[in-house]
Amino acid sequence: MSERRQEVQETAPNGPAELVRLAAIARRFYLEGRSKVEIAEEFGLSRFKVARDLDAARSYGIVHIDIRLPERLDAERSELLRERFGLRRAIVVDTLDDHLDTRRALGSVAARLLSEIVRPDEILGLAWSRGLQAMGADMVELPRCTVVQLNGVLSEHTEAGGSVETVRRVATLAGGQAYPIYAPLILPDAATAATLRADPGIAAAFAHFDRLTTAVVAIGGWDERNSTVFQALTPEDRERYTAMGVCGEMSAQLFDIDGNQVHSDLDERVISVSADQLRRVPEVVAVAGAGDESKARAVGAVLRSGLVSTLVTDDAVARVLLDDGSPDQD
Amino acid sequence: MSERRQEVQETAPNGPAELVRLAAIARRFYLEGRSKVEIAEEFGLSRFKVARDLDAARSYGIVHIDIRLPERLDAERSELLRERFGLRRAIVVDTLDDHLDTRRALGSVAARLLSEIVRPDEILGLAWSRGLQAMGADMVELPRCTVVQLNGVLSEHTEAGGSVETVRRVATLAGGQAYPIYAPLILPDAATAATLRADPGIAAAFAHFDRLTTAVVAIGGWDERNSTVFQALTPEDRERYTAMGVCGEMSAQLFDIDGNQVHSDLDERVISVSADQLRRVPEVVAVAGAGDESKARAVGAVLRSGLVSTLVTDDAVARVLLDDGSPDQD
DNA sequence: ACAAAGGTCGCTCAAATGAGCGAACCGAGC
DNA sequence: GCTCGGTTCGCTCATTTGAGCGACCTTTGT
Repeated sequence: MSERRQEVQETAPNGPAELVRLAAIARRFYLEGRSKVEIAEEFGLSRFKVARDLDAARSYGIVHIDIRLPERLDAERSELLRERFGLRRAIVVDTLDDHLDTRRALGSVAARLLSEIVRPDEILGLAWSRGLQAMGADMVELPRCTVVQLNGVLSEHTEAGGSVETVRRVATLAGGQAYPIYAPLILPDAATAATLRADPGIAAAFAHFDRLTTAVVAIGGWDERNSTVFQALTPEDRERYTAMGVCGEMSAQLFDIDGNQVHSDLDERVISVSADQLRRVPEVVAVAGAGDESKARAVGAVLRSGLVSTLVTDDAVARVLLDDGSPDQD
Repeated sequence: MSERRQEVQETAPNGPAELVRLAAIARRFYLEGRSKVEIAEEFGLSRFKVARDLDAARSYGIVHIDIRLPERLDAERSELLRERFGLRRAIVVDTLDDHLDTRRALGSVAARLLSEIVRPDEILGLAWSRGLQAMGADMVELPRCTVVQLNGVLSEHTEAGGSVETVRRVATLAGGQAYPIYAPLILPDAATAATLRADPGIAAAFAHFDRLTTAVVAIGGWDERNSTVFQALTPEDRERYTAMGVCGEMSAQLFDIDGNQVHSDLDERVISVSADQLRRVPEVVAVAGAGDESKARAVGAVLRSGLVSTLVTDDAVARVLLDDGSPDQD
């Protein structure tokens, strides 16, 4: 993985006087920020000797450096995920013990991520999931920008404020225009969907899909437990799509395990941004978490599509994606 | 104390993407050992930006560096003691909870210290205390050198192998000549002491006192609990010397709180190396621990005499000497 | 709109540092 | 004594890095 890494414990330990001396030198250099030349003068050594002593101190484990993020961010897995899937950014949120709050934690991080990366006058697209809903709730500031809803709503999940409310809330916060979509996500047939897309309000939202600068979407799994879309389908549809190899979903766009989009009649039956449109968005932020191993596989599948530029997920998903069984390491 | 120290948490925390980015850069630099130029190329930044990011990562506390010694050595207090008392070396042993083993721990460290600093063909002088006895027991290797006993024995403490046995053991280990002293440390009058000093065996030991290259001595307090010498005196003697300001003792040489030697009739009544002779020894290692606050004051007193070049002590003593009440800090 | 103020950026130049190398040193074996 | 690995040391030279500075970009107050 890394060509040069730090050795753990290389050679024989010295006597106590030497250890204390090395510690003093290491303190000077690493904690007090003195130069090796200064240290050499103070201790009456050559600067080369000081350099060697510092190497020794590190190889003996006297100097301990670790990179650890505040909050619950896993720096190492974030980096590994980013590299593994060729992402622009990956943010792994450590949920520690409280798996109940995973969604909330992801939402909170995603909210601050948006505050961070969205520039003024962007056109921001928001899909919907419970995680994104939490994100909307936790958003506290956003530069002035237009907020567009990316898909219709799922009637099953409109209790606690659905997609429309989130879009409105964020737009208000951003002090910009809101383009909500008052329509269901999935319709029984293509004709109904086409009719709805012609509705002025909905068309206004769709009109922005080709000019989006940042899209925030959720990744859904493909089973009863991990997918809101799956749950919204009839048993026959479920079987049919599953037979086509579907194992993950993002904004009602279906993907097989290799990240290939699975086209079907569903494409025409949903009110949603399309995968092709997403591909043209400069920044696609996917939020995915709070699921089991199957959900993690769905995330991997969608990531392989190359549509996602930034991923926000939890450590459980990251662990599975990285084939990393250990609960903690370094 | 230190002009440049690391700030703890300087400016405002950034968003999660920035934090993860900083962590990735910090990992590259601090853990993978890449140069800032390399990192800059990889991330498409200028090397100056990388340097600033690394500074930011440190000030945000993302990079955590600590200097920590293996075993039970307190690097920070060792250093502080060394500076405070102008010593060549100071070694503070962390006794943690088990105060019972303090003496043994000090002895063990002192033993390894001697193995480390004694060069072949040195003339090594050993005083006596329970700590030095533990040192003798823990000594495992020593270059070939002559071992000289520095003072007579205290009859009260000859149970578990007195000074003589320690000297013999160390000399055997070093494969060198042993010069033990078969005499009491304190005698009733100067005449008896003088007679004893004329004894051929004792004189042979004394003859080496001016050619010692390393002396290992113990520091004793000045009350019933902390001093073997004090205990060996008559109540009248105790009072008399106490009235003279004595508050610490090293090899039966008495010192007041400022490190001035307190001369008295005791000087002539002891069979021991003198303070003046010790002053001419290039390396004087003092071992002192396992006492209360009064013992710590004694150690400070003796250190102020300037006779000691290397101190081995425990964290309790170090804490008192440094006016450092906190049980742990950084 | 404009200017002042504060922040960030990348440059120059000098200092700090690393890689590699031969000299000196050490201990072991003859 | 002597030579033979093996180790440590400090050197040269090229690279890396830091300090300070002016250019530029935002933001804020007028």
